[in-house]
Amino acid sequence: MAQKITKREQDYSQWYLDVVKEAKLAEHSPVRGCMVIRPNGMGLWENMRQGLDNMFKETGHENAYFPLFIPKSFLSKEAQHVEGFAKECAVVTHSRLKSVDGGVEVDPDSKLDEELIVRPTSETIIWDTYRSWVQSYRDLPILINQWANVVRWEMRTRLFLRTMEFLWQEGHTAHATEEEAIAETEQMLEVYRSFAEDFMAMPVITGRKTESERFAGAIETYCIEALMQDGKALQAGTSHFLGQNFAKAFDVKFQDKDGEHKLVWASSWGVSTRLIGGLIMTHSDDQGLVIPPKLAPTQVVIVPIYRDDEQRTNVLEYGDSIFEELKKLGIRVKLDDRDNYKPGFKFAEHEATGIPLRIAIGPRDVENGNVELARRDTLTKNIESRDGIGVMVKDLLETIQVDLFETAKKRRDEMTSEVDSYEEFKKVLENKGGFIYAHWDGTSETEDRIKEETKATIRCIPLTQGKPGNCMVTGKPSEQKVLFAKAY
RNA sequence: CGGGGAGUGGCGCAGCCCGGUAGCGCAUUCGCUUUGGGAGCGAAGGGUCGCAGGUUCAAAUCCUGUCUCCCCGACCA
Repeated sequence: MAQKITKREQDYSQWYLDVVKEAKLAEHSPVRGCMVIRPNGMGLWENMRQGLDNMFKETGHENAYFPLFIPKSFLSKEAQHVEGFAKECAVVTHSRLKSVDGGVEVDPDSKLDEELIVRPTSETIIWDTYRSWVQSYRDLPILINQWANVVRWEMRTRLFLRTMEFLWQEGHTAHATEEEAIAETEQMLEVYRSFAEDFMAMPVITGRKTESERFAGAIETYCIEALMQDGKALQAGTSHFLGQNFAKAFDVKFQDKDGEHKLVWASSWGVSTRLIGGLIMTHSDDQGLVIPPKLAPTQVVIVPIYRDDEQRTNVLEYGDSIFEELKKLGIRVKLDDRDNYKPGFKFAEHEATGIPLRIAIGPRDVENGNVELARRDTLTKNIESRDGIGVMVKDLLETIQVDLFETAKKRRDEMTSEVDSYEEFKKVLENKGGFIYAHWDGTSETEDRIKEETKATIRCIPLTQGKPGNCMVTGKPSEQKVLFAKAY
């Protein structure tokens, strides 16, 4: 069989690109650093979006939409925020073009009085709006989410993991009290953890970011960190407690029960199409993409096999009855009745695109009342009885969902180490990679030194408290071990 | 933005050193045979060689500039 995908051990980056390409998820666009998301990729994102959106609704959030453009002056109102994003903004300076011998050029007369920034994130434009929405404690909380695209002018891009324009959701909430805003921040982190693990079957570590990794303008940044198959970490989602920073910057105050005017407390949280990259690097193999059943646009594909028209008629009739049965059970099923491809080609293609289950049916099966059931995750095949196939498939999809998580978790755990000395830390990092738990004295100096010397960063300070000890570098006291890794 | 590699039919590549007017595999179209792991044979269509200059009788090939992509750094979801 022709191997179209580079082996993972051989060249992980190339393997990743091959999987994206063979699964028809996305491709580079003519615009530098941007990508075209193909129907397969969009279908996957839409399912992720739906899963997340339901969870947001269940926790009392509503969707809204704010402008793509942010006046430059808005961005500069919160000092840390502007510092964090200033270096990577797309700026609109003019409003029209004019024709010049055959071509067009920017019309200098159309220069804007105030430049517009293409949103890199929407805190500023949203908090400027919130000012007019909030007068009384009765107007709070505001629990808003928006699905949008944002632009960050990145130097180096990678499909899904880091593109200049990406799709995401950003939640922006406003609260009367600090406790409530913190509770919201933590709740949304839990939503992300649950989505990553229960839908994406991607195990994550939840924790807090160190000061240097914190979101620009946040008091505290919480995150979920996943480990990819090559031993590098991926920040998969963040939830920020913003304190009163944006309320201060945009003068968002409310009159409380006690009659006092107070600043509003804030949170913001987001996940992006980067999750698709995480999904790929968590489950996929040398045959291509592997998608957990809950997110798969197509969960089951039926491939008919036949030699002549008579067999074709019989097999397709048989396939149709299975198709209808699965469809009635709410399973996303496709019957691949394309006549111009042979079964072997279809098998390979459906594996590359990550369809969790394949049902192959030929004349033999029609005669014996069987089907061949093949699992994408394990690449195993079994002959099963046609009777009761619906229930069996439904159960099997659930099994695959669980198995994918368990397999990924086992791999993650095997690639997770705990060390007590800096020497050991360096050795593990070099030979094995993966997550490494180690004591750290809590200073940015030590963090920077470790990063400079080893390229590993503190992914998070895990929420599950560990035992106190001494920093592996300086020997100073440490409250708990923190999570290190090289990161994407 | 620094270091390295690469841009040639839709995709993957050869040709470049040593200039002479473009080729291979896959894909596409048509025909026949095929169909339980990426089909076979025959025929056909498709490229101003990333772009812009320059050298030359002649440029995919040499020179200059420029854009883009990939890998490694710095930055980041």
